[in-house]
Amino acid sequence: MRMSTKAQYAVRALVSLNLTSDGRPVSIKEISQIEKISLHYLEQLFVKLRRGGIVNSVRGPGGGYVLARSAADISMDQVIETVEEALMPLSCMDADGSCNCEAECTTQSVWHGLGMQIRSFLASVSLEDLTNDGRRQLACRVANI
Amino acid sequence: MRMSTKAQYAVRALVSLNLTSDGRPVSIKEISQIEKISLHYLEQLFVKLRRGGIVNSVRGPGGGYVLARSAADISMDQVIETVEEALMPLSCMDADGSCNCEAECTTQSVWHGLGMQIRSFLASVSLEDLTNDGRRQLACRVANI
DNA sequence: ATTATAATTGACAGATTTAGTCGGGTATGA
DNA sequence: TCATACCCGACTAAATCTGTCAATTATAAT
Repeated sequence: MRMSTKAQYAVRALVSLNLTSDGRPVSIKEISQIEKISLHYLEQLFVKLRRGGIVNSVRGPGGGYVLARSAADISMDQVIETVEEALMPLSCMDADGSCNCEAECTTQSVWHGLGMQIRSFLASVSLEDLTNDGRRQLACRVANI
Repeated sequence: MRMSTKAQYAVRALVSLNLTSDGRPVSIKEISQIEKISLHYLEQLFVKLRRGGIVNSVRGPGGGYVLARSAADISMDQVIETVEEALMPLSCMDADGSCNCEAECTTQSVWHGLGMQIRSFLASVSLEDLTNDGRRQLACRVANI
């Protein structure tokens, strides 16, 4: 059971975007420098995020990305489902992908239940929550050093 | 976010073991045939399960594996943590594994929170619960066909 | 003791995923 | 028109996962 670094990167990038932006577009070059994530890799992530309706792009000089809607309306499950294919895929172990209901279905109820749990938890965390965490942490770091 | 098939296999195998056993040891050969999981792969899983105190092994003819304790006292989080290393590992992206608290910590609270959710959900499901599901399903299948 | 059974161990191969690169585009605003 | 910034697709090296194979060791029944 693990969360892909892709999803972790996407979340970090969005927090960074929200922290940096004051309404103006933020270039992924900036985010790349702040978060120390490869520029090209970020581009790939933001293509998905844009197609998923999480961010909007602004082209041309001074362009970049902006959140497509309020940070409070962006939940983590949306973000993760956008950059990954599925939040909680199950391997049914059949060549054709269908479920043969012999043995594995016995335990599928657990995995489905778990998937629901994960989904609902991630749905309860908004980008705004994380950004506030980030702001608080930033303030602490500044105060300490 | 995905559950490894290793974990899924382990859970299925234990349900199968509990369904088949009437107190006597069950060989993984049997389980392998029932669940159609490679014998040798099962061996690997059961080594971990034995070391983790989930099952006990009985050597020699008529030997096999038995549950180390009551099915009601075996929860899914214990099983999964036994066959995998960690239930919810976080990549801190540092070579030495330490957390440098620059950028990624901003979002770590989410992952930790998620990990707790997953853990507590899996802790609430016992092997006995799943075995009962299995029994019910078996009865239905027999009735239908 | 012999033999059959079963667990133990380690090496290994194939498939899949991941993280990241590269080289070209194309649209936009100053 | 020109620099900026996004867009696209192919490609790869490394890591991880899944599953197999072979050989060995331990146990109990006969």
